[in-house]
Amino acid sequence: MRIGELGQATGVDIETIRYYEKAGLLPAPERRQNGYRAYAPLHVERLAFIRHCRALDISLADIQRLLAFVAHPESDCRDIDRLIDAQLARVQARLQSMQALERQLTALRGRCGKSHLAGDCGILHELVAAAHHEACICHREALSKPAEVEAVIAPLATQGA
Amino acid sequence: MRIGELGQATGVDIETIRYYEKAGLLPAPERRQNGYRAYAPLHVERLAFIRHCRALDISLADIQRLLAFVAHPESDCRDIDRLIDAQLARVQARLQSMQALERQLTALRGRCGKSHLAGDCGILHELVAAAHHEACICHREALSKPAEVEAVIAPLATQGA
DNA sequence: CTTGACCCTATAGTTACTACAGGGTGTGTA
DNA sequence: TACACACCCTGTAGTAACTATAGGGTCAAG
Repeated sequence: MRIGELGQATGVDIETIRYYEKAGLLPAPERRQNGYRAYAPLHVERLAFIRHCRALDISLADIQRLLAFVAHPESDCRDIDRLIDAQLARVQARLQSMQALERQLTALRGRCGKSHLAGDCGILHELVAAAHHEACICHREALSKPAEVEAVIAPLATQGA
Repeated sequence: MRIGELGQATGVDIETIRYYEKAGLLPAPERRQNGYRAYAPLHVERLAFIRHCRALDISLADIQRLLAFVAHPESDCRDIDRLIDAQLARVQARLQSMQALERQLTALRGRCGKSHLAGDCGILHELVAAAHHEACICHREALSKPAEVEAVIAPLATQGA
């Protein structure tokens, strides 16, 4: 199977496939005489594994760790548990910050009045007010809970962490 | 005010401050004889505006657009509304995909048995099963709703879109 | 032979930071 | 005066997970 066919079969972009090979997640396949990659069924399965984990927002580094567990069935299952637990905790933390964010944006959106001039815009006033150290409506609740501001900003800033 | 002082005053990393200046979001300040930046109160306010928007997960490009509205009070408020609406929609879509993800990870986590060998690990079995085109428990519901699989993968893949 | 689809490697770009290299400036202390 | 330390500067590179592009090779059909 050539790379285009693998891409078709799995819905993964060929450049992403080559990226995964370079990253060491997908074993380098045999090559044909003309230099084209020749993928075997094991590659299809491996790629499906990787995409499944990506769908769970598991980082490539963690996927690599999971693959090591697959390769070593005698290794400790608790490490896998810990990995998934950590992932679950990250997702839950992110979920909470997204929920706070939705509330804040909804509140900000509610500031739009009837005027159609930016100079009179309630949204802009709110955003500018924040710059004057006034408690804005979208963050008013959060300002009384400094930890929540951090909960919003920190995950955003460390989105890849 | 020097850059370190601005960083202290706003909680923003000095490298991030320089980044914003280079990105055109923060006006370049005057310079002292020795080349050090000399920030004015307007910079403090502008930086606060930017960080407030970042806290709302608004992209730097959109922040630039909002700043253009601030600079042109005669412009149309509806464009601001549309920007915030689009942002709200993005956050809500992301929120839904995170919720699905949490459910899936919770289900996967529940597969861990009592054995402590990776070879017997329910989590690994699930992940590997997915590679065999079997309906895994973490995605089983989603497989009956193909749109939801896309809802999980597409936002993850376009995280910066 | 030409054309278009497919393939190759290498490099660069995306987004929003963050880190590092190499060097300059200012201040306090011995 | 010399040294140490904190702070500053520009430029470049790195992070994570892709995605795009440049330049060139291969293959099959017309």
